[in-house]
Amino acid sequence: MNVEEIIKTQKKIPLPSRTLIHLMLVNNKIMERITGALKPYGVSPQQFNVLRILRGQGDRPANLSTLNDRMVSKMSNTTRLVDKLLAKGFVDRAICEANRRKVEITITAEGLAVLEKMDEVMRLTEADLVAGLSDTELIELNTLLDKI
Amino acid sequence: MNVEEIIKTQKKIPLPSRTLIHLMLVNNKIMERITGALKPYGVSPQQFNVLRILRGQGDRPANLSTLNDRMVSKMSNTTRLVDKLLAKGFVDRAICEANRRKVEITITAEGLAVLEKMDEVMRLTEADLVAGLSDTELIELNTLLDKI
DNA sequence: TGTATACATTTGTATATACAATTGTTGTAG
DNA sequence: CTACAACAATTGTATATACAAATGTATACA
Repeated sequence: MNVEEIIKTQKKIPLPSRTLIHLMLVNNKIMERITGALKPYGVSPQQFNVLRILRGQGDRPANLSTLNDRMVSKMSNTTRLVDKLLAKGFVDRAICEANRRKVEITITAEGLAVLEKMDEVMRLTEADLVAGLSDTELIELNTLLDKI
Repeated sequence: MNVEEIIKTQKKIPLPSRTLIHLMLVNNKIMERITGALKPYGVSPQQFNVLRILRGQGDRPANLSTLNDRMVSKMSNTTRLVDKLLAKGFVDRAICEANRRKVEITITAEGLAVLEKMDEVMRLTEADLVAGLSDTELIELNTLLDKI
């Protein structure tokens, strides 16, 4: 992934800018791949993220604000994101009786089943994306990212 | 930027996943900061990117497909992106007489003026984002990113 | 010349996202 | 007990983006 080649410039880019552009380009690539891998299942990366959070909850339901807290990309409208999953039958929604302001989201059996199928392609996609890096390099990359 | 803390999980995340999530989180942070820095000028990061490409063209005009080629985030609709800049008076649009299929986009004096103001805040924002990294670390980060 | 093909952009449409305002619910100070 | 603030979610609206189809222009070639 050569920065100058991708954005087709001959100019020398200052190191801070180049690094940030590089990060954005890599992110684009990651999102492209993940979006493509999930497309056959009809879910967006954000929706997949929510399904995985719900599975991680075990039998405890999650309300919208905790979902939002745990999402990789916090978005301003979790209500409508969950609407989409509801329409697909992947989640259930119920009003919390203990606190009627809250709503309880749980993953359905169908949601769990489709999630299991997605697990495998996601694992492969992720492995492929980082195939060029050794474990040591991955750790080093994480360490550097921590400083941003 | 601690991954587990931000997405509020206690689980141990496999290294490849963790690295990719980390990259996405860092990208979110970058986009947030850049969007915020540009907000007072009423332009989105994409629009800023186009303005900078146009300035880099010198007096040569750019057509839509070359703009799209050089953008950091290729998008499917450069027409409408340029529409926004046109509405703000930051660019001009003319049909290319040599090849009437093409359109020639140039940056206006007003576009150049506002871009100069944005340059400074962008430089500061970028510097601040990478303030925690030495030059050596930045180079190392670029090297690792090249492998994805 | 006429017709097919490729090219460059534009338009249409569905979906996604950001942000503000609103609704309904709960807790609390007086 | 009432008024008020805080909380959780929803709705409205504008803008952004993805993707496909359509428009207009140029090129190739029989």
